[in-house]
Amino acid sequence: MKVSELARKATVTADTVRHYTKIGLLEPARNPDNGYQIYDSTALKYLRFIQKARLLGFSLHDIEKIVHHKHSGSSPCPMVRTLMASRLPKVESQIAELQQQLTRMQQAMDAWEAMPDGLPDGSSICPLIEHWNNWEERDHG
Amino acid sequence: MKVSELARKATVTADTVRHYTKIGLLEPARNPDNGYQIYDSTALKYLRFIQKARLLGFSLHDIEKIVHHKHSGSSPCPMVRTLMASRLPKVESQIAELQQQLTRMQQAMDAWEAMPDGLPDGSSICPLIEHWNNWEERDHG
DNA sequence: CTTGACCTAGGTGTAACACCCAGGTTGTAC
DNA sequence: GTACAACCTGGGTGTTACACCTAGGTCAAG
Repeated sequence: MKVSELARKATVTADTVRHYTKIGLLEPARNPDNGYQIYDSTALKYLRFIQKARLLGFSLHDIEKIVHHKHSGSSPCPMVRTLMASRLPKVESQIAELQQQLTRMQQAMDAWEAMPDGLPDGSSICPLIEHWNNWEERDHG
Repeated sequence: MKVSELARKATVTADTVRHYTKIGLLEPARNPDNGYQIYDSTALKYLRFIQKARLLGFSLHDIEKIVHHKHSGSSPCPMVRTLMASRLPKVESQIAELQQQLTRMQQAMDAWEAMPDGLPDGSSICPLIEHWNNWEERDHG
């Protein structure tokens, strides 16, 4: 298979395949006539593996390590469990951060409905933004 | 004030101040003797404005536009409302995505507890990851 | 006069691609 | 045989908001 064909089979873009190839996650053969990259069914299996791993939150860097581990002959599974365990709380805190931001945004928009558009008067940049945050202080006081 | 002093007053790093300066959000004067950047109280006000805006989800690029709008004399507020309104659903979908990922990760970890570490046998890369996703299919079936 | 703390400009690294460029290749229809 | 579309190549840039590093200049205190 050439790049685009492999990409189609995995429902990704050709650029994604090229990217994975660049960083060494895929290792296609070469057509000596024209220099084109040639992928086989193993490449497709790897590509699908990458997709699953990404859905589970692994980074491409993680995946490299996992694949490398395989090549070295030992089981990657313990590492995979460890990686997953260390990533889980990070995702949780990311969600928490975003939730807080969403709350701030919603509170701000609510408050802004009652506020007029202010013209910049030299001392102010944007009253909507500058007058925000008194509310949040209240939550703690 | 010099870079570090301004940074301390706003509880950010000196690198952050330099970054904002580089992209034009802060415009310090210069000490002609040594070329050092000199910030005044207006810079501190701007810096605090940037912090508030960032907490509300605005990107530095957004903030540039807002500040630029101010310099052009018209009220940035309508734009600010628009930007916020368009960002809100994006944050919501980001949260939704992360939530789904978290769920996948948790389900995977649960299922993995009952699974042994597999040795790579040539046909498999990592059984934990490869055997995943049957579960998710079930949700739709 | 030497620390130590600060400053400068400029470059690199981060994540995972998307997009663009210039130029070569392939297949097909005419 | 040629024109054209669709594909390929390597390599570069852009995205976000900084953090970190380098090499060298500045400045106050002891």
